[in-house]
Amino acid sequence: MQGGSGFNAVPPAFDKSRVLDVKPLRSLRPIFPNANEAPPFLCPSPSGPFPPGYSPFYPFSMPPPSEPPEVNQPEEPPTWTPPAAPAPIRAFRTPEMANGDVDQSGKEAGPSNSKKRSSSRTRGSTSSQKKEKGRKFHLNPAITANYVVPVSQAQREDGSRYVVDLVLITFDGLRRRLSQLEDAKEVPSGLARRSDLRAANILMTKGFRTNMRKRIGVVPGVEVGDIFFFRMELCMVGLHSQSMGGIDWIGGKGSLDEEPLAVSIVSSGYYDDDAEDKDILIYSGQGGAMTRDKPVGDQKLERGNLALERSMRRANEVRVIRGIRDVANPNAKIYVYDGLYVIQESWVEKGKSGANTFKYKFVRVPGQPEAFAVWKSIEKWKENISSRPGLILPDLTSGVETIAVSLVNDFDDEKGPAYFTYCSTPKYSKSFAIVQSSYGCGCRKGCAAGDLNCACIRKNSGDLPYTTSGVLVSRKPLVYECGPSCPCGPNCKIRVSRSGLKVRLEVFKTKDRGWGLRSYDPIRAGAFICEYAGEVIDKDRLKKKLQEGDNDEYIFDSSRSYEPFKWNYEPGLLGEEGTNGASEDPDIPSPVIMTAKDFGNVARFMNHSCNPNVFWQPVIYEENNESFVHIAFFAVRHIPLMTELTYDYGTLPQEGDNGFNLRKKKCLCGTSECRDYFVL
DNA sequence: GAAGTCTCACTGAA
DNA sequence: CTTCAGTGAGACTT
Repeated sequence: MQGGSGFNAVPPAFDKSRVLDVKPLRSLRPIFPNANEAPPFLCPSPSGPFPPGYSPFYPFSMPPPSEPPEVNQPEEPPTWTPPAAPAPIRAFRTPEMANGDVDQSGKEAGPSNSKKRSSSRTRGSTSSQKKEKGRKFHLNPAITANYVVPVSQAQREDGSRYVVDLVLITFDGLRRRLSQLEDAKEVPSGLARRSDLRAANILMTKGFRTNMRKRIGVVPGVEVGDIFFFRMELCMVGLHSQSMGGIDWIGGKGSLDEEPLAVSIVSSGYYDDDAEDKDILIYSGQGGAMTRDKPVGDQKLERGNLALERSMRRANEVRVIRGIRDVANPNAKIYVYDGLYVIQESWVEKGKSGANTFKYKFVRVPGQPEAFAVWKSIEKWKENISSRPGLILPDLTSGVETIAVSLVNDFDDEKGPAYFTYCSTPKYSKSFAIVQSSYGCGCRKGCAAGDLNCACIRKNSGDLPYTTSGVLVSRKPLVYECGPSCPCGPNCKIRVSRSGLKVRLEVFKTKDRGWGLRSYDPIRAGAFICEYAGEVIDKDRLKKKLQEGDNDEYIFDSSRSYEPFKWNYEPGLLGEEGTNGASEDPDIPSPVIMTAKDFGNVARFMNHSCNPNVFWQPVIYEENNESFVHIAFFAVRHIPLMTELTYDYGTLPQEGDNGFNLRKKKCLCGTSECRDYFVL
């Protein structure tokens, strides 16, 4: 969940005041999606440059996928070895990696020559076993002892963008897996379905967390505008370490001269917090609320309230996290980190129930990128799209999609991208059916997780690939969805990518990369975004096009090389043996090549990035007795609204492959792992 | 150790 | 069918 373009060292894409400050680079011709000929130094990249301390997320070295494994080779032992450490690509300053065993004091259990996983095996695990007391969740210590947490002691104390990303992605991967297991178990429902608590518990007891040192002000690696879907996520990255409490503070223990000072608050709108002005927050103190054992009472100047009072006197900066109701999932909340505030005044007020309540007026420290304010603007645009500045078209799909996609240019005069015909699904010109006679499931009432009688679930190796909330659990070589011949209804959980757009998207003019795609809605990790639609062509046709000098910049080609990356949960964290069925890398019977130059959907506007926030996943389902592979896009991490969506265009295996050099373009993604060029 | 907490997912009534 | 209040187990902190 990085801000993508929302890195704060630099104006995020949505910071319009800053955008307007930029002198128009009129020399750039409207080439899209990328202007490759701009001199590199002229590159005020839209999303970069990034803070020097930022290191990229994909930490794990994996063999390049140039040799895809045989399609059916079940007897092959797991080929993927869990990462021993955040390996070569990025060297941490502290070479020694934390061991999985963390003793009670949170210190490393010993000197770490235990870089190799196997070497930690002999270590006694008594201390960690002692700790397991009272834990509902049973880890297999024999196996988990082998797992080396890729977070060093130093990183545990003080984070960075890299570690924050790593922690959050690991957390959510684990949480999705736990959620998947819960779904399948048919728990009597009601209680205990707290995959968030369990995932956080597993990671935190292992020391897989960061920024444990509490601090006032900026938390390294967390940026204004970042979003979270669980309170535990805030704890794990050190933004706010109370799992429920709204006020977090330091000091105030024992000695009188050490005053408690607030470090952060979470505003959930539970009390009557006033949010009239975007930069002002009226926050209620804690306590006095009615509980099971206690009636409503006056709030007291103690604990968090005292810390807020002292912070006001000292005028120290307090981080503010705003809880916002998730429109997509009304019983959940999204937490937006809105940056630093100072407390300007406080007073006591009679609350609804007549009890005294403390009130604090928080004022936002100027000069920070907009975060919550953007949410407010977008609410208005969504109500009335014509109020969106720079709007060219309210719906460029002309109603083809069930949700409108707006076309906006608030950057220059260009009136829109080159002409194309919008279509929401791929066009197969001749038979590209992959699997002969396919068969669906027989579930009449929708496919239920854990039902191994469901043929579609069996095809997905026994797991329902999506959680109840519809997010993809793990990347897989191929995901099988239900098709038209399955009797399960449209609400079946295995029909995610077929059901069309879920978020409100905008095609917008970027500063130097032509047109791009972003969302008015926040997107959570693993959520489906869109599929790639275009004309499906074969390799020969592509070759011919390129030889004829066709300047087609809208090619999707699954046979390119893609940077491998780790996204799935780590089985070792669950005490599972092996790799839970292996590769994350796409593996499809024959390559899928599409051109979206003349026919296509929103996906054709997604730009390339070497550190993308979106990945593609092949999905197969049957239509008219034939099965077709579709290319579905999912979010790598939580993506704040108005952050540009990007994926990795991949590279061709060999220099000199036909058309390669022609189509090699200077990359402007601006991320620190930029490969300097990409292939159109 | 105990108490405190602006949780989260679910339930059932309106 | 949505919205709302009510419920309980829960995990982190001081």
